[in-house]
Amino acid sequence: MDTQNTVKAGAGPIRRETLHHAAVAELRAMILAGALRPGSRVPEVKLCDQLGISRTPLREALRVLAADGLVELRPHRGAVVTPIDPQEIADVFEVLEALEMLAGRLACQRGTAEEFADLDRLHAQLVAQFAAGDRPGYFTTNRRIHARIVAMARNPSLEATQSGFASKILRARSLANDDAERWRSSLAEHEGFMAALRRRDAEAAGNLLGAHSRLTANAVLLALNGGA
Amino acid sequence: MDTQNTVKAGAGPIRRETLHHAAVAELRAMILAGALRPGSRVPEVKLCDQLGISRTPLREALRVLAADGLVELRPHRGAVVTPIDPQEIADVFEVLEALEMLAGRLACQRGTAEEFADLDRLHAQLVAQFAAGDRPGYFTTNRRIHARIVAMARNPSLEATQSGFASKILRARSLANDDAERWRSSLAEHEGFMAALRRRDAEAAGNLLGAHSRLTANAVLLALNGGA
DNA sequence: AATCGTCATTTTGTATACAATCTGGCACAT
DNA sequence: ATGTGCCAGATTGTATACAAAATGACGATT
Repeated sequence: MDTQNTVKAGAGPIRRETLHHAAVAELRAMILAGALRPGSRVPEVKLCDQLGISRTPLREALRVLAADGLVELRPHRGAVVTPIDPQEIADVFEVLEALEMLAGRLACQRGTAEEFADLDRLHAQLVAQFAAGDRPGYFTTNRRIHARIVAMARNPSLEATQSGFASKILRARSLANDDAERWRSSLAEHEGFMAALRRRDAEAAGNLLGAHSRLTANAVLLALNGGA
Repeated sequence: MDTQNTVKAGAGPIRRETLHHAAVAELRAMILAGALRPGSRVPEVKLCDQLGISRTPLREALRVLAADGLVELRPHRGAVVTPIDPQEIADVFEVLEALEMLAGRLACQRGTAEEFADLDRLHAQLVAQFAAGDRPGYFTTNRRIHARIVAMARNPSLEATQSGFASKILRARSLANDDAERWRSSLAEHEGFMAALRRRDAEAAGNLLGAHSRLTANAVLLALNGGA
């Protein structure tokens, strides 16, 4: 489930990327952005000249995405973008809740002062975006905050897993937008776990992050089931 | 991180397996069994005629395993079986602890009576194997018990994630054998969470399973660092 | 009229051929 | 003697060609 493809720029950014690697990134972005809609077929040749590559690297990319669960491969019947199954989203949220709890606890114990300061800066930005009614900005910052907290846990396995799950959920959220009430609650929850993080209260931070995840799940699933 | 490749036999076992699919299973088994040792290179052509397939399906299989983290692909430099990094194992255990806690809680809430009975049967087998001093049998049954508990949680995402993590740990355990003392403790911990499971005590079962995971981690990491 | 069987088309699965890159050793200069 | 530059061999990355399977339509049969 390795999702992190960015290498820490040591000295020279030699840009040694293979085609299938780039294809994975491209296709993942297309799927997450909704350019390839859930349930839609993924014809190989069409995508090949669209991406300007041959079938071999594209197919290798599809296998990787299939391992990630973003596409499904039916033998001899082609690949389809994995449909969004509300039950699966619920399952993912259930696991994510546990992961966020863990991340919150560990972040308190292992985060550096600079990271906490950075987090505060991001949170301030989040508050500003809420005040400005900037929904897309809010969501982006929101994602970055959670990613940052997970990074502070100093656990690459946790980070990779959380990232993969967040991706799956992102697809669902793109079609199920929260209402204003949920938005307000979300910000309040952020205020809550930020307070716990600031005082390095590992237990509280973990619990609040878990609760935030669960409440988000409720809202998303409600929109998903209600909207359909 | 989909690890489950077995389809529930509906009516006809049509055995529609593609080569790369079979190659993934084969290679994964070889890696977990230690036939391909950690850190060793994975020459494509050699494995090709060893498995009797061409390079294309083998390469596709390697990408999938790379996504799972079992092999690492260096561009133009070939693939290597991911070396066992004690820090990574520690990280994986850290996440696994949270997953096992979740699984234990959910299993209590969602497992059927037959499943609990089955679990009891497996546990009895485990006790017998301990008494008989059958280490390999004990480990196999141990794995099956944990897999069964996770299955009882009725959460495919959790199941797949736990399975992937368990695989990584399995590789480490194959070279770091527990001592007799740890073996005894392990059985005692099993008795503990089994008791909690029998009375459907979700909180206790989760906590005990988590603790079991943490104690196992300590032992494995000790053997890993001490043995090296 | 409806259903089943058959076939052409299309798409996928696999194999092989070609191009690009890396590895290791050797000659040469310092 | 040591380090540098270059070259041959080997290995991987990509593209294309061929084989196998599924889809959909058409016609035959009941």
